[in-house]
Amino acid sequence: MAEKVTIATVARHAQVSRQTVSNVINAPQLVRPETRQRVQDAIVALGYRANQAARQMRTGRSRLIAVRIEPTRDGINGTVLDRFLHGLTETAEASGYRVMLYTAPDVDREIAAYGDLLSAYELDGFVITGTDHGDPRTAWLAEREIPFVTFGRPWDHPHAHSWVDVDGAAGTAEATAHLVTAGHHRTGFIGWPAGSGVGDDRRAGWRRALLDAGMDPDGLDVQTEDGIAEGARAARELLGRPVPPSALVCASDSLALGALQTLRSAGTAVPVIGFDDTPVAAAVGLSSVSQPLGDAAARCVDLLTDLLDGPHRDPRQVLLRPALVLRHPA
Amino acid sequence: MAEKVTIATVARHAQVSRQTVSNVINAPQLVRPETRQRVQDAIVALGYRANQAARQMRTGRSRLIAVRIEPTRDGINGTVLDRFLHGLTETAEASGYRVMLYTAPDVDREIAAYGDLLSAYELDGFVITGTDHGDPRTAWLAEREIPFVTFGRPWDHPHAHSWVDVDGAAGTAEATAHLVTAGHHRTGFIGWPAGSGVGDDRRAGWRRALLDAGMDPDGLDVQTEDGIAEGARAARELLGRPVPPSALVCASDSLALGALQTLRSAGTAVPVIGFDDTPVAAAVGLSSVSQPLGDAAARCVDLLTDLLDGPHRDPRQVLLRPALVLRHPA
DNA sequence: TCCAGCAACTTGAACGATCCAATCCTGCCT
DNA sequence: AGGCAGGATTGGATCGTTCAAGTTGCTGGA
Repeated sequence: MAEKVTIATVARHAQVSRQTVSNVINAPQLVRPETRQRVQDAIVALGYRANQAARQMRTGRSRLIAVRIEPTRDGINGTVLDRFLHGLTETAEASGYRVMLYTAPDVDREIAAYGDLLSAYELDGFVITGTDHGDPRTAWLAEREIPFVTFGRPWDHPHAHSWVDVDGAAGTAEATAHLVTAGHHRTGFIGWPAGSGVGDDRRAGWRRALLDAGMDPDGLDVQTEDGIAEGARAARELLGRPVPPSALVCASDSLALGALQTLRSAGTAVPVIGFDDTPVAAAVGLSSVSQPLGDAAARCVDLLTDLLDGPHRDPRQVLLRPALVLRHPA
Repeated sequence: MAEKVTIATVARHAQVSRQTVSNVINAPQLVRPETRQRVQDAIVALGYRANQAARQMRTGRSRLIAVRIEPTRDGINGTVLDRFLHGLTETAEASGYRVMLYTAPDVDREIAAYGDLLSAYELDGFVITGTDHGDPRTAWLAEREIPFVTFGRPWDHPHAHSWVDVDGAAGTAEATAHLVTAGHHRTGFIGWPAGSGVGDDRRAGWRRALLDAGMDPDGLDVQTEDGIAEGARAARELLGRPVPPSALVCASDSLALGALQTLRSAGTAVPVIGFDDTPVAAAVGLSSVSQPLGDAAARCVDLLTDLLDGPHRDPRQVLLRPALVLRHPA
């Protein structure tokens, strides 16, 4: 069993004091290059790694960021979190941070969890997913000046804090434009009920694309809750209208999948494009709008480390473009 | 901003010494009930929470367990990890532990990561997923006497360490028995090439179920790599045989999905049962064998905390039964 | 009466890093 | 040669907790 290697061990080995070793690590410019090299050699030779607990106790910083792992709701959209988490962990590691998970059944308990995490582990920051209008969590964190970045825009105050988001409107607009270019002058939309930032945004993209192409979006969309059954029902409704759409863009893969079922059983050749590019879409050959989750996660870490390392940086925002993934149904 | 509440603050408030507060937390039986109550009241009143970094520095234990988050390979099976992680985090929290994530592109780098994690954060233990024959990771950990639990059996040495697994053979056997009972005397199997513990196990379950029902499994199975296209190809091959199967059990949902495509385009009414009950299966109405991932995660934490808290407990093993989820294809 | 033995609690030291202030060099100017 | 500025290096204190070694007060047996 290897002996514990502390900063004192390194100091002895390199014939310098503890402080010099500490300086080599935290403020290398203070140390003469020759000495610095000797210390660094010792660090490598001994396999020294700073004890985070001790460092944290002195500095009050843990180099730990927290992310909530949600109970997989739908299942279909669950993989979104999965890919996001992986990207987050990878980028965080590169910046010398680690990702810690926590769960919370609801918003109140989540805020309670912040207290636990902060006082027990002195977490440096949070990455918050799935924000909505007037989110109490961001208010709580902002009030206490705890660094955080959200994945998802604060729709009511766009510049309130740092966030990363994917331009959903651009995604649905691209999907719509693709269908319009392919000759579908009546491209419909199945989306969520008005009121959710994300849902409204995705509908707006479809609308804008149609208007840009000189077409009238009226009567070509349906609002429904998310889900396969709901998507199927919405598609039936659209097809039953006096002037049915000849192509469909959906706010989610779940809705798109439901729509596909309806269309298949009706024997109608109406192309459908979903949103999120979930494995299900890939499996059944559904075209979909793919969110660059790895990038999004990386930018989240970037913004957060900016807040943590930089001296009082202003909040920054990043809006990423999704990509349209075209497939041919099997 | 609330002042930092340390053990000294509590001690002053409850008119006792630091050590007594520490005892109330870690060894309550040493403190007179009356005093204990007074201290506990003070803890609640002040909202005191032990600083893990300081505790860790003294005890050498961090109450942190690490789990690797893998790059989503297939995508289809990715959600398995997602649900597992959530269960892990939830159960760990209940036992006073936290989950930390790490990534590693390959086994060598993963082992290097252990060193980093252990020396920098003094992690208490690891949960390892996706073990295979003669896994170097478990050997590395065992050699250094670092507590760990695997999700997945060490096929070569069943009692080498603590593990939790799902009885894949029981799952495929149940699926097979279900089809046989429904009158399908020729139930085929699409599985992976021999050599992988998991794959062999799942095939063995199918075989056993057929033999138990007095049927001959010979000529009713195919071996192929995992994937939708591979599943489709395997199904074509089986259907082309002199005595084709009238029902199919598959080693994964990917294979099952491919088989379904073949069957659908061939217009044959052959029921298919997959494995893992992924969201894709749910979406397309594919029957599948569902792994109790929440349970599995909980048992992993249980076994790990046993190793950590208990005094030199022997390794334990847990084998969970999966459940057959029946669906009707849309 | 005296002290062993115990329960209940207190005090001092230590974990390993960083911060602070003091000291040591070195070269350079007078 | 002496002094001095400046940066490089050093020792001591500190973060919040737990461990180890006391101290106190009380009971009970010889």
